[in-house]
Amino acid sequence: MLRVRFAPSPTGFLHVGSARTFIFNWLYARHKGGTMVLRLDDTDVERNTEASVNSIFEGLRWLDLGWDEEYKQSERLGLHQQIAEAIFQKGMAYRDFTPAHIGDSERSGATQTWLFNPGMRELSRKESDRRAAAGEPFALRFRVPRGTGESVRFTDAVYGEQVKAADDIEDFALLRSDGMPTYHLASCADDVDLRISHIIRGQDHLSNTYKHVLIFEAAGGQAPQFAHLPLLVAPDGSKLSKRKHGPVVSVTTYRDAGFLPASFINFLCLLGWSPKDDREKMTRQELIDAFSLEGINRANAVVNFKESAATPEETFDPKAVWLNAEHIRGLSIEELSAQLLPIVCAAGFQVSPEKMLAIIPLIRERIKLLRDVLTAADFFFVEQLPPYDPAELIPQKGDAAMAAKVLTRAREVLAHTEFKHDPLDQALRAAAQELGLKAGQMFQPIRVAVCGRKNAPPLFETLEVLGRETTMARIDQAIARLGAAKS
RNA sequence: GGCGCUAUCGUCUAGGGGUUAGGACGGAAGAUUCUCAAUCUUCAAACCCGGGUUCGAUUCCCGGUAGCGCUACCA
Repeated sequence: MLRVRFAPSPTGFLHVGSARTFIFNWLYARHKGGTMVLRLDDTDVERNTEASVNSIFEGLRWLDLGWDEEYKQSERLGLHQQIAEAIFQKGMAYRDFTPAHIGDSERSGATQTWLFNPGMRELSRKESDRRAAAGEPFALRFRVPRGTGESVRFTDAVYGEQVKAADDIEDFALLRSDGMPTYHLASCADDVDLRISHIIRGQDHLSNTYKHVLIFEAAGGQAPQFAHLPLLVAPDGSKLSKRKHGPVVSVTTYRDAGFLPASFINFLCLLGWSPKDDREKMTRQELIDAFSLEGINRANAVVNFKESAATPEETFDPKAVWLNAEHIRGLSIEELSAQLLPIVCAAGFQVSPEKMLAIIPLIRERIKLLRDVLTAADFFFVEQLPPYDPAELIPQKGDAAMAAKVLTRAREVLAHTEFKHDPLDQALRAAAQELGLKAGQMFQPIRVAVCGRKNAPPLFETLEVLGRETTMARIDQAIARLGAAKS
């Protein structure tokens, strides 16, 4: 039975790199019909925060992929200690009474490799027991084989055969002096206990894996299969951090900016993984079907965001934005409405679901992020148009007089035209001809009068949704503005 | 410093001993159109460097360089 896990440590918000790790694990589980385990690796009491736990769940919930089992490491400390004890009893670990952190100062700036604290490895069992019984605090360290020429090896599904001389591995801690397990111990102990079959995680753990293999062997278990993922990095190649790069690295930022979970997932999948058949836009099911460890790349991938960009659209990786637009276009009117309505309401506008349904075909091709609905369809939502420059009303190669003439004529025509696409089209084109104007010269003033700007959805559809009353009122206002501007 | 991983257009990537090195985003130009989009067409744009192996390397090997990771009683 295939079992994978996503094991975040709640020391910060859920960032895009973690989200991708979660997604790859999930995809692999679903592809293989396995089990997805969510495990909070919260053994670092000092740095864990409730806010972080919430942020992680918030992000994962938005992704909407779900998981099958859920655990918390802090509730499994007994198991960790039990395994540590077993390793100690086998003589594969020893007590290190060196006070915490003093080794650090000795080592700081040191150009030498630290492997273990002097004197501790060789302490006799008797002496060790005596000092422990006396209440002297100690950390439990793994006794890495030394001078035996041994090497530790494992096969990584992405990086291939990995070998490292045991002599190059330091005696890492299993238990802290306060009795809490370290990440290495807790993680491996739980992986064994939860019968995790595949560990898919960031490449920053590739070097740690040798230690983990040692623990798995010492604990009498078989090491799972490993698959390390290339890291997601910032445009300058540095690793993503909130402090350095701001909110663009947080999953909730994508949600709040109007990304669809499906496109966000799609985007992340394309970073460090490829279906190898040139597909870009993929649905959740297509991703499940296509996903494989073989498709994972080895080089770090840049998330091409722009810090301090003017608009959200410019902030995010252009490909993420494009994919989002692509997914939006793939939604039905009803599906899109369900996404858009809450955003419009939250912005303080009142729109009936029926009207929303009518508006969506006009803006679906024009929005890239869900929130764009607020700028793309604003004039549908308000009673009163915000002020605009009357000069905008003036058509190409025209003047204020022409604008006034167009609007006045439009008013007359629209007064007795049915507000449907075809009749509007015919009536307005006929009017343009009468006035000796090009269609564009006729439509532009009307568009601005009705939308408040030049760039907007197609005119006839827009008028149809707006209705005669609103249209007439706005044309009247435009005429008034023109008059005011002239004098 | 030690150990390790990586290296194809600006970015994400495909490919692989002989290719016009493919696709996508973004950029540029054009078509279409009532504006803006969408769509379509076209263009510019890459194998880190040096050795070796080979008839032939971007591809395989070695070295260099650069980037990244690990080197904590963080994860």
